[in-house]
Amino acid sequence: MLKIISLETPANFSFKYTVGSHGWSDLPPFVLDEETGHLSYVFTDGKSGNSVSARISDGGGKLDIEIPQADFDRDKLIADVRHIFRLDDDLNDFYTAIANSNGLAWVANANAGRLLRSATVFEDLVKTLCTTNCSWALTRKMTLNLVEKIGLPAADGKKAFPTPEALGKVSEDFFRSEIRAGYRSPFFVELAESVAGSRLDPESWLRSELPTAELKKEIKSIKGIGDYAAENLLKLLGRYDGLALDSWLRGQFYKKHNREKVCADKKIEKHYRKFGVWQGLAMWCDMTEKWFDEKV
DNA sequence: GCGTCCAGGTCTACC
DNA sequence: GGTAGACCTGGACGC
Repeated sequence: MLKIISLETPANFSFKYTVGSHGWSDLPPFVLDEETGHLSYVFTDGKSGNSVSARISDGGGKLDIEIPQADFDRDKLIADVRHIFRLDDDLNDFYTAIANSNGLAWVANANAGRLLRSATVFEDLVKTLCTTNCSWALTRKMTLNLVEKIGLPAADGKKAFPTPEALGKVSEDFFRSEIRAGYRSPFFVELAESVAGSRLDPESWLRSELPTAELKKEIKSIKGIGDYAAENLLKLLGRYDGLALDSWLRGQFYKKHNREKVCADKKIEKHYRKFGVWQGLAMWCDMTEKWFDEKV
């Protein structure tokens, strides 16, 4: 039985700009239908622990969530959707911070700035680890392997992202040979075992009152997570003090603001410092402005 | 088809 | 604190 839940969105919410905000909609268990614009995702049900496949679409002032089954934890599903689409994020301060920057005027006009995230911080952490030191194609392959080979299937066969418990049972050899994680394999094993064994609780970072620098230090204590990965995850936690510089972002900055010449990171940091705690989001929007002409 | 080179971010050892 | 080399995969390239 098909069930549809409608969820009201904030006035300054854009489905298109949230789904296309970065590469996450390209990574399983997200599936973006390029023709219809529908975004699919496989949730973990709060009651049974089973996987629940859902399709989410833009309802104009609301999100329409289609679930192909009747029995599921409605409150958990809604909480997950609110988290994924950042419906409770207040971006008014961000729009104020960039109001006098001509190059970023489009952001508030388009209601952009919400960065899509996964249903759990653990999933975002693992995916971020999959983005380190490799091409996007390899990131996608590792994520696909994790979902297809360890994820729990929903009734329609689509699979959810594996839980920490499921990942914690996987050997380092399996990560190498089946997931193609290479040298990251022992990092995945250690991370999954820490979370499954309750020695590490990534979800608690959402509520953490630690200053960002302290929280970053804690995140960086995880093997395989360096400056870029920690700052990228912090952005998904709603903290934008860091730029999360990687080779792509640096390259885009050189093109747009430095006459295609390489420069030190300090120059990039100086360029965005005026945006204060919003500098990471300001830079990301600045570098991805053209995406929406080309991609969406 | 095979071998070589390179890009990508982090870790460790060393200065 | 800064730097060099290793880690591993996949793509590009030359033969």
